[in-house]
Amino acid sequence: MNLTLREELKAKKQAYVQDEILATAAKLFADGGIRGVTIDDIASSLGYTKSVVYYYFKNKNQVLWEIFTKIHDAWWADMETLVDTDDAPDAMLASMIRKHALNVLDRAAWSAIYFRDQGELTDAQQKVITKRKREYDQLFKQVYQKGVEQGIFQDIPTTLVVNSIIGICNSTPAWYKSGGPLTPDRIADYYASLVLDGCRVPANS
Amino acid sequence: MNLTLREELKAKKQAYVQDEILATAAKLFADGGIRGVTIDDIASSLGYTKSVVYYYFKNKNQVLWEIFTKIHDAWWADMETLVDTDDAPDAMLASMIRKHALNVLDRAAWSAIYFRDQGELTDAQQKVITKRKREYDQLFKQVYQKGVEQGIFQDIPTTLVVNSIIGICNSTPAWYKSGGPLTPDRIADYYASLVLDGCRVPANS
DNA sequence: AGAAATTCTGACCCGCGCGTCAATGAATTC
DNA sequence: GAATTCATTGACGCGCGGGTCAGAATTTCT
Repeated sequence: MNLTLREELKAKKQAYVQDEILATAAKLFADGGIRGVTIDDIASSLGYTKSVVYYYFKNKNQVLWEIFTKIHDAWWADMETLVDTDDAPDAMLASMIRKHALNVLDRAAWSAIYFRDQGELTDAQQKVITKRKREYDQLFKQVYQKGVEQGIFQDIPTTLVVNSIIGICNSTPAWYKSGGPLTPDRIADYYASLVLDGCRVPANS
Repeated sequence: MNLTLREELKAKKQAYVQDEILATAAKLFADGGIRGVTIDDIASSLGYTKSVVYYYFKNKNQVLWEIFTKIHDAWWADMETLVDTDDAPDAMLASMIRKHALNVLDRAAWSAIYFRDQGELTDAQQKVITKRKREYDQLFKQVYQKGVEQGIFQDIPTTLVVNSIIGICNSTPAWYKSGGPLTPDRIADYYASLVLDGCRVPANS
């Protein structure tokens, strides 16, 4: 009778273990490379057996794929809520940059994978991710374009601007060490101001 | 009698084939990942047999290592000659950014490997590369610091500035398609002006 | 031409990592 | 407490890629 209830509980448990596996997989993948990390590594790093991982995931590719979709979905949701405010383009772009930078640092391992290891996915999967990344970039581009039309941003190819933003933010995990004087917040602030100073139409002097 | 002459010729021939192998290896590595590309792939991509590659290189790691050292040496030489001029810090930084951006685009495959696949090297090799990268960054930092002292650059942590520069430039190959309206030169110019606008102390208004 | 060095070949070994499977142990349900 | 579902185990098959090796083909020197 509590059929559905039971399945619900089961699903919750499984989701928990899956998340656990994904988290350590991401950490290992990030600094061992996808192919450099075996399912055994992931499992034993959690005190499990390889088979356990295969009980919760179809194969290695699915583990990777979930990492991609989860991180993207989270970022996308964040960015969409930001775009929905009615701030001025410069303020909005600044908070988008800040948000993206913070997100990247917040889950550095996942980010590294997301931007570095797309090539390890299936061709079909790659297409999906490429499309989603384009949509994500599009959010930035629209805001920038709006700013150009309002005369507060220089008329630079949006591709260039947006890729610079993404490029700067994504490079952070490569050098950032927590514990230093540079907090994620300061870094994010700096990125935002760097880009905005470089884009804004100079006040007539 | 022409013993030394003969060895010289041999060396020259071998160097030629080695370069050939390195070039295609770099191309394949760049978009297949180091582990995703077999020695067979490299060889047959040149009409060779696997054994030929092993005749010219000790093992896969050596191929990779040569890619790292060659690209670094070239970049380092370029940057050192730039630093040796006595331009003002802002002009010098601008040309350094331009040069780096152009270098990255000029050998996109090599660059991608250099910045993405350091983890595939030996621990000892990684240390060497890390050190060399730091020295390279140091060239930028010194110029920036000089600019700060002369009051033409804002007093921002140099790490932040330099990593932004490197981050932007290195992200270019990820999206750049040759043949579009955006030439490498325009891109390099944009990067230079973006960073400089973001760093320069605003003229007193 | 014959010897010696150089380049190339193809078959082979070996370890490792993915993924499978039958079976066991642990919970839950009735 | 028997039955069913859920979770876990460990052994195994298998392909693939790195690297070796003995020797063949080719070039170079005398």
